[in-house]
Amino acid sequence: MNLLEQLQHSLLELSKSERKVAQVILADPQSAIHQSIASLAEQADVSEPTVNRFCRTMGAKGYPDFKLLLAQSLVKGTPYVNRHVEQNDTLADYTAKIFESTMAALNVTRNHVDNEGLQQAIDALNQAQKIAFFGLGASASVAHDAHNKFLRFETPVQFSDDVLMQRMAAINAKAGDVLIFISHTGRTKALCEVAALAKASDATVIGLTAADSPLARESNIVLSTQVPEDTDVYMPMASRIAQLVIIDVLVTGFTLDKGPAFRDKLRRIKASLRDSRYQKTIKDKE
Amino acid sequence: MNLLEQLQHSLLELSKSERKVAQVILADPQSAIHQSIASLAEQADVSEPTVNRFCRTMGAKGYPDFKLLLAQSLVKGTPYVNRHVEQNDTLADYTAKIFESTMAALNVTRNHVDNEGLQQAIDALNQAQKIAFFGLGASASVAHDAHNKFLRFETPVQFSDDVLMQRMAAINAKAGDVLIFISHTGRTKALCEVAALAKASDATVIGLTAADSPLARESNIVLSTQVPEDTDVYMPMASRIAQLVIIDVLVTGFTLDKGPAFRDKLRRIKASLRDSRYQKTIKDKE
DNA sequence: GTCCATTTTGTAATTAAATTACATTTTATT
DNA sequence: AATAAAATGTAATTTAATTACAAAATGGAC
Repeated sequence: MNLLEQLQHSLLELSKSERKVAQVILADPQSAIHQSIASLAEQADVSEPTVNRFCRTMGAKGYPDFKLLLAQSLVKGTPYVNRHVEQNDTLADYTAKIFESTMAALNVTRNHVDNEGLQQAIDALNQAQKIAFFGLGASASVAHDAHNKFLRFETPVQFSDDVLMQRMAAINAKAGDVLIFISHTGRTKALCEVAALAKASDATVIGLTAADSPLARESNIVLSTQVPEDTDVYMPMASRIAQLVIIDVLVTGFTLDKGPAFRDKLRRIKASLRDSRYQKTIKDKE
Repeated sequence: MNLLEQLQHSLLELSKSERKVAQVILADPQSAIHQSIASLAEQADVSEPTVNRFCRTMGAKGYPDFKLLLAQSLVKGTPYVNRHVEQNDTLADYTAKIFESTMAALNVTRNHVDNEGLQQAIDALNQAQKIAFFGLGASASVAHDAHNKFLRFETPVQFSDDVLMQRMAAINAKAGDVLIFISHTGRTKALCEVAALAKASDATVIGLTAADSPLARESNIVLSTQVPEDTDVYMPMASRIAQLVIIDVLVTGFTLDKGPAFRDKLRRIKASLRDSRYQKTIKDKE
């Protein structure tokens, strides 16, 4: 847990003087890390050893050590650990928790990405005759997003959130086609069955899913997202965000491999959309 | 710049003894922050004042201050600057850049969320007779995702990425209905027109879009994502991730306002999906 | 090479900071 | 109200960091 949260949390359990110290630190943590034990003691109106004892209570070896811990927890934008929303949270509370959990999930995923798998996936996509993205339920929108992204390229791309359509596509797939199956758990029976059909058709099956899951076992290439499962009913799935970012990586790799000439083409596509938009006016800038 | 990078970078410019200090720190920064100036001096085989001078060279006020800076730069996963992908990036390079840019976008959004607007939106959703999510192009998948999320509740919910369908729905909307329009730029003509129709029908129009955009002006409530526009062709839009997280916040607020009884209902919905999945076996755990 | 100026480094003294040991006060309990 | 336990503070001690200054080392200029 973050030291500041820990401080906040243990306010009630501390003795009167130690609480004073905690409050002074919480009021302005940034300045606390540049103060000496003497000045902090004075500010909190307690003695120096009290501050020292307080530091030990909080799990530090002493005052300097405590300052180090505090400094680390103050690094701006540190994605905190996964935090659960609770019934009595205010709007500001759960907003912060959701954003931070999502950032934490991305951070974890980044630290665990399988570069080799990604490279294989990008290579496969680049050589693909046809690309398809399949997902069901919550993962359908991820597949949908992926489909949108790949529409900008020449390779035919398909998306479906309908099991029957997916089955047909899987059966008709050929070697050289790449089918990407998206599932958080990797345990959705219907999707696993489609993946098995696709594999039998000699297409390349990429699973954007949990490692060691049934779907992963049907896949030629597995891209796993490593996000801790959400047992929390309130907390929306951060894993799909991680999946979306993985797809961003795939698109980017795909584009880069096409070389600089391709870049101009993308520019033209972007430009062609201009007419469908209202242009920015000076008034808007205000 | 990160202090460690700065250290690495200034290795050549340092004097012989100071370089020794830098090398010792770089070799094991984690342990350096727990050492005294004396032990560090001994390890680097230099005198204590040399270490002190080194700290000042690196921009710190003294040794303890340097340790604080070092500790902060060692915090794992300090991302958060928008970084652009370049043609010659390796897979690892652009993967890191994409993840970090996305986290940066979330961080910015978190720091700028309009709590009041969110609260209004949640209140409106809770009192809604009907909820609809509309988006076009890349924003369609965001609307799709939102639709999936809200399907778990009793309030009728609709999604469309088709302009004609959207128009019909907008014209038929009534006071008490909430229509959420999603657009990164807020300048897509077709969507703005639909929003105008919806507004004319007395429905509550929520714009999940850029502030001060045409769409924002058609909206009763604006939830803006504040993500710097991506001028980069390679970089996929981080803004839609921010939008997704905003939707997570809306869902969470919506759920919390329903109270604890509702929570159990969600549990039952979750449980009802179990049969569609392969259950975890001991073998999987390995 | 050698002289001098400059920079770098180290030694020892000084100052500042943190910690410890112990005394005093406060608090809770009977 | 008496006593034990806990909390806090005072003063002494120890440890750490810094400063002042002296000694090497380095680099030109001749």
